[in-house]
Amino acid sequence: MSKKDNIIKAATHLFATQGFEGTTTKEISVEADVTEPLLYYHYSGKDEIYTSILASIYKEYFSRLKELPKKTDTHFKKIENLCKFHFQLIKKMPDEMALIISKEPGKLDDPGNVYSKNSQSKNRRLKSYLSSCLKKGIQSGEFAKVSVNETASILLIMIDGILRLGPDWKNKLLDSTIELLRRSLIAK
Amino acid sequence: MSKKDNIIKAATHLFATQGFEGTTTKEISVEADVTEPLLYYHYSGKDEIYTSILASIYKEYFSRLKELPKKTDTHFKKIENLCKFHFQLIKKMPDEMALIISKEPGKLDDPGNVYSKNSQSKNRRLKSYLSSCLKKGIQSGEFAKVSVNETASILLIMIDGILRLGPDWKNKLLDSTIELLRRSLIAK
Amino acid sequence: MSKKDNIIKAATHLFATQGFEGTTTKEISVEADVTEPLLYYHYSGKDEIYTSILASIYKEYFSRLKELPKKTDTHFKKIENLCKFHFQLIKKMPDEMALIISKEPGKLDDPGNVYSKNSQSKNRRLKSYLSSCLKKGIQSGEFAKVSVNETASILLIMIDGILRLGPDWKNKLLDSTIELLRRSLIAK
Amino acid sequence: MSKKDNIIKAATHLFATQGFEGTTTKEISVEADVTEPLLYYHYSGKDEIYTSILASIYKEYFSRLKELPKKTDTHFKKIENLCKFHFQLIKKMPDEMALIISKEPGKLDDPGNVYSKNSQSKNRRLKSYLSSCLKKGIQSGEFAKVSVNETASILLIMIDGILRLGPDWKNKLLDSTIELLRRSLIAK
DNA sequence: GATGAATGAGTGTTCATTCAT
DNA sequence: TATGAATGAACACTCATTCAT
Repeated sequence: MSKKDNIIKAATHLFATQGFEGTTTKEISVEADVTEPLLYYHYSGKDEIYTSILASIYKEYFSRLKELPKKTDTHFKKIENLCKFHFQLIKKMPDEMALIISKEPGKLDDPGNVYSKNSQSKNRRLKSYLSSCLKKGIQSGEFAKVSVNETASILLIMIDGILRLGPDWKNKLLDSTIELLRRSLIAK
Repeated sequence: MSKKDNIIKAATHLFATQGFEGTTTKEISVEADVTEPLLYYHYSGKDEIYTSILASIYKEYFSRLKELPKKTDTHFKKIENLCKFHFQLIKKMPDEMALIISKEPGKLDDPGNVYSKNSQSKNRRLKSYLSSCLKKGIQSGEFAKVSVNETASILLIMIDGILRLGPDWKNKLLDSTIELLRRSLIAK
Repeated sequence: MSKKDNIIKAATHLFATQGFEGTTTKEISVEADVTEPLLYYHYSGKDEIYTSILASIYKEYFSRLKELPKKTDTHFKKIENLCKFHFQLIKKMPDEMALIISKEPGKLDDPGNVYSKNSQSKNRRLKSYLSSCLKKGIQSGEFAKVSVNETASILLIMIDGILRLGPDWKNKLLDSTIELLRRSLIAK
Repeated sequence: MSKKDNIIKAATHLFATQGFEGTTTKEISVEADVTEPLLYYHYSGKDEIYTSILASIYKEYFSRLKELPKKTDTHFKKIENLCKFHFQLIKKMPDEMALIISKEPGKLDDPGNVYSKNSQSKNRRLKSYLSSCLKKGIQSGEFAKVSVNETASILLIMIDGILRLGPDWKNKLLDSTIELLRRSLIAK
């Protein structure tokens, strides 16, 4: 693994566990087993390390999101897939997901608005994914007649909650979550 | 308003918006319109300002939580009340609620474990509140036969999500949330 | 002497002998016998220390310049006075005068243009002082008919040269300089 | 142009405009369009770049100085030639002359004393050139009976002043300067 | 209760320089 | 010749905190 990769791995872990302001460049360099100036050889500063990590995490996230199967038996299956998808992500890449759900650092210098653009884009895509499922499912009679916009927002909250799941629950709540959603959406 | 109150108000706001590490004692003193040494007259340091704020927020939170009506027509009504309660809280005290849902600062010196004790206590109380409702509702036939423990955890996630609601949704999602929960819990 | 005065004295000396970029804040603090952060308590940074020193030197310089006698027997006497004045200055305040004749530091952050405004003002005032003397002296027949503007510029160069005099010559060249000027200006 | 020449040209310009301490090796390499390590292939370090530039500038300067015509109609003509010479130099090689009149960098590592040896040599030569002219001119009755040593020093100051001339005056002051000197030196 | 002055320990960053190729 | 990667030492500056009053 290259030293640059070391830096990213170390920084991702520290930012995820201690936050942006709570992490020092010294800590990153020690955890990455490099000297501090090397951080500045590869990046313009701490802010750019953070934003570049965030950008690549979102790139990966969006790319995986796109690969979710588009054809499914039912519309509910698509929503189920989205939940499963996030349950998998938080098991595979907990640090990365911690950064995705983290608040924007109050003092981050982010001239390209990497944080807010990606964060908004994520919410927009998930919302449109969910809204589309709900609308079609309601039209086809598969779902009860719920208010599409509001329900999509509530489901978005649940997706967010899944990414916040502590280690105790990561492996256990998937089935129950799907069941709860099924009961609340499927037309009786 | 006393200067000590000014300090608390300023610190609460800054900690909520910028985080613990992202907020300096200088910023607190400026926003509170006092000098920095005064912070140290009233508190032993930045860590104690934070923990003392957190303690008083949780005290207030628990006290209000206790006042939720214990006798209701239905068991679902109790769950509905808990949702309403949190919708109200986040409108009335957004800074305080932001601190309640915030991650523990990585470098907080918290010998009395104010953060983790209160945070765990909150989750335990909410979980037992929800579990109790669910169990009784299932026994009485009001609720479908769901797994109590898991369902309580999912509802906990939703409560958490309510406290994270941005200003756009704070006022709008209450009814839809109740409806979604009703459909998913009430026995058909 | 207050610590703030110590800082100014030390910084003036170091900037004069080593230049702005060649002087570190550590050196200033050591020479002033204070800790480094105290520099930042009294000033916003190294740049402000420099510009504030420069501003106060120019203030002193202009104030002394104004006190030069306005009524003299001859117009040459006024030019003589200006030379004497600068010979005295460089003996009394060598560090301060070294800063006045120093080039603008290439990387000085000087949003108020303290350097260039004062430097230009100094040149303008000296030039107008000299031009006025020359013009009147020529009109009265005291001076030979020289080109006023160019001659004033050359005299300005000589004033500048006086301020650059090394310790060997500081005390010796006054009379010879006056004599040279007398021969070159007084009408035969 | 070779890369080594590029380095010298870039460094000369940057040292002249920003000073030694105010110029970084990175800036030199960027302006010279080479990589930083190449500086260290050709030179032992930043200090040697500076001293080697200075040495070659003085070599050029002394070589041109030697070529000044030794036989002239009058002794004043020789002094006039020296002035013209410096007026030409500052137009042709402003960066190089800026380095010649610059103060010795406070933190320059200069074991061969390139700076002080050349600087002193320059002053000694000019002084002896001027003293010799004055002495002979006085003996021949061409010049008034001025004190040779002091007057030579004053003329040295003026030569120095010529090299400090800003762009506004570079082209204009030659004639007036000669005239002023003529009036002050030529016996009446 | 309140503050102006002061500081030890760090913070992010840059510097001139070197190494491996 | 030439460079991408790397570093020890220093840099300007900030931090939470304390002291004297």
